Amino acid sequence: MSLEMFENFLEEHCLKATQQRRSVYAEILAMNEHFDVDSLLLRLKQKGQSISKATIYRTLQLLMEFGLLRRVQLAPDGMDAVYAACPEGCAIDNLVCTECGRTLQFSKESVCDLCEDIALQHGFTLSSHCLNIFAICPECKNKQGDE
Amino acid sequence: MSLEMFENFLEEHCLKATQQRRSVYAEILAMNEHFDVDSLLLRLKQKGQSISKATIYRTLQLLMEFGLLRRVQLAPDGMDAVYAACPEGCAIDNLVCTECGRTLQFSKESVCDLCEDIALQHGFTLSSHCLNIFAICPECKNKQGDE
DNA sequence: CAAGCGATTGAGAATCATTCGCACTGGCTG
DNA sequence: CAGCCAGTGCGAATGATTCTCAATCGCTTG
Repeated sequence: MSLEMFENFLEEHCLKATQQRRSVYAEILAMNEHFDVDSLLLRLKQKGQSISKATIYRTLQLLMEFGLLRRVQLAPDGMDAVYAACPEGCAIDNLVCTECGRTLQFSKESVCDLCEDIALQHGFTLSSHCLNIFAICPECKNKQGDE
Repeated sequence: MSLEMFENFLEEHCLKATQQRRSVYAEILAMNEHFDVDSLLLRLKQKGQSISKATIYRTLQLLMEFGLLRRVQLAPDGMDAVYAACPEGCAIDNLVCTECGRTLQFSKESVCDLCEDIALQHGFTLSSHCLNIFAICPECKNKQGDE
């Protein structure tokens, strides 16, 4: 999932490795966290990159087609548009605090295995999955006790 | 998760059990499937109910606050706004075909247990989860073979 | 049962993220 | 280094969702 890999993808699909595409993906790798479009744009601007919002959207679209990026739902109402780079196998698991929004990304073999099983049971061929666990983090739990 | 239960929720929160709120929730229960706002509006109109889109949004918001409804992500890019009623414990698991979009809702004890474990491991207190498995259904798999 | 009050609704305007259209630019090929 | 076409930037268009506010409803009280 390196920048180099992304450039290979581009070449394979007869797409140009432009400055903008490179810097978007490099920044996503550098952040190593989920992010939204505005914060990505801000970070790129701050680094002096010349890029427009439309191009960011177009690049994110590309990344999603390649399976290098996924949109994640970080609240039960799913109203926030947040993206995350896909680790190997494109599985993203999040543990989200429903109080403060703090999010832990994790990856667990057993989740993948379980999904594989379920897909098989229904005759489906697994491609990926996305698990969000909504819970209350220890800090917020404590605060609740105080009130 | 009956209509009655919804009315209790309303009362507890000092909210009025209006015709509109009742018919929205009744329709959601009747559909027993994931849905989008427009199709819900259409169905209500066809039944001769008088309701506006704004009120539907407001009611969906309420239902989500009560945990009776959840927004689900039925594609990796998460661009479609689709809602689903929450079964017990508010766990929604979907098996989505990435080719044709066909979706199976299921519920599995083992998924809940696994989430519980993961939350505990990080010191979190589980409230709910949402699992989407993206896979290819048997029909689409066959079609691919034909080409 | 009528009046009164605050909650709720409907209609359309406003907002916000995302996409589109189009003229301009830049990467690559020969 | 010339030229083509994909890619970009801008601003306008779109589409979903939320807001505003006057009109209405549901419920409570007299």
